[in-house]
Amino acid sequence: MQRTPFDQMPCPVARTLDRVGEWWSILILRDAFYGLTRFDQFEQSLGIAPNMLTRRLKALCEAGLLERRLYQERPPRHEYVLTAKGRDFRPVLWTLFAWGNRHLAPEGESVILTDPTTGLPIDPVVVDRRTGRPLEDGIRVAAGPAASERLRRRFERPTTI
Amino acid sequence: MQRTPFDQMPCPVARTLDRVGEWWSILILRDAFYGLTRFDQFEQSLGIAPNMLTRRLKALCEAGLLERRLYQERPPRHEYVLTAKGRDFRPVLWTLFAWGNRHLAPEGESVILTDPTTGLPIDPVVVDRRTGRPLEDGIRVAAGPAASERLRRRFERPTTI
DNA sequence: CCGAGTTACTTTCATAATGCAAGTGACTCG
DNA sequence: CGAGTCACTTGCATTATGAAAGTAACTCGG
Repeated sequence: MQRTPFDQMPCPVARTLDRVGEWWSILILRDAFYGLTRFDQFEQSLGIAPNMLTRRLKALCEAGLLERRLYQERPPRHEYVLTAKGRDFRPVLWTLFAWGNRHLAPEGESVILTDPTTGLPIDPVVVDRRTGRPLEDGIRVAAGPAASERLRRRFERPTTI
Repeated sequence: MQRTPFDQMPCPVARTLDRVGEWWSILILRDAFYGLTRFDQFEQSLGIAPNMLTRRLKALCEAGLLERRLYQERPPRHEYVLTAKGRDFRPVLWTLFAWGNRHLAPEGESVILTDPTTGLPIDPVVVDRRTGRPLEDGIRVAAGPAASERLRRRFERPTTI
């Protein structure tokens, strides 16, 4: 087994990366959000080799983020559309987008997020749903209801993220 | 050049993945947030091979997310600490964490985020800094100030993310 | 009916990334 | 003096990535 799998790790970050952590996967999802659905659309938009695209689309379908759907019978042609699980991945893209614009756009921002009604730029911030307050330094990682004894002990000592 | 580089793409998501998109990188960052700084701490926590760890730490330092710091003279020993740029990556980890817990914890959540003062669980949501409203369906991706003509044309047709 | 075009791939093969195992070097401590 | 700690490096096998070319099932224009 080459490339250590992360899906047996208890950490949800690790498990997520196990599904979308391969090269190209997240960019394919981005393009799916952009509205692309066809094989050749992804191929052209990304400049990805077709064999790589085949592998990634297959993996993303198996992970349940995309669905392969027949859109024409003869010849059989499929399109790839986001599932609910896939659509729920957008918050990750927003935060990746924001970080990239803050730190990797020395020549200025080439692409920005805007509000579809007002047209004003959007600056994504993560808050707690309950309190509405921005998450800050010192957010704790703690054992959850399904934690093993080992994990519980690991997180007895306060751990932040 | 094997593995297509993403850093010349205008999309900030692509550029971000160019820096942190390799296997292990984001888990190393996670552990850095957990407070780990030493080589052997990362090695044990992750179960990563030492040569891989060396490569990733080097890449993360070169990308400016970690800083290699001498903490003892003889023998020379270094620790790896997050830079401001690295610390700013936390929102991505929070959203990855939340997605993983929602979709990849069928046996229940093993690890959760909590408020350090109240101890209550935290549910990360992305909002717009200006309006405070949660980002929803239909957030637009538009050409920014530094966009080329080509890009500007690409995003004339409304594109959501 | 023939050839060009479209769409969605597969196959083959080179090269680079990942990872296991073992070794190294500079110390400290008993 | 030998064991232990810490932070790696080296050598080598295996797998992932990617470029190039080929395939298959159609449609459409002349």
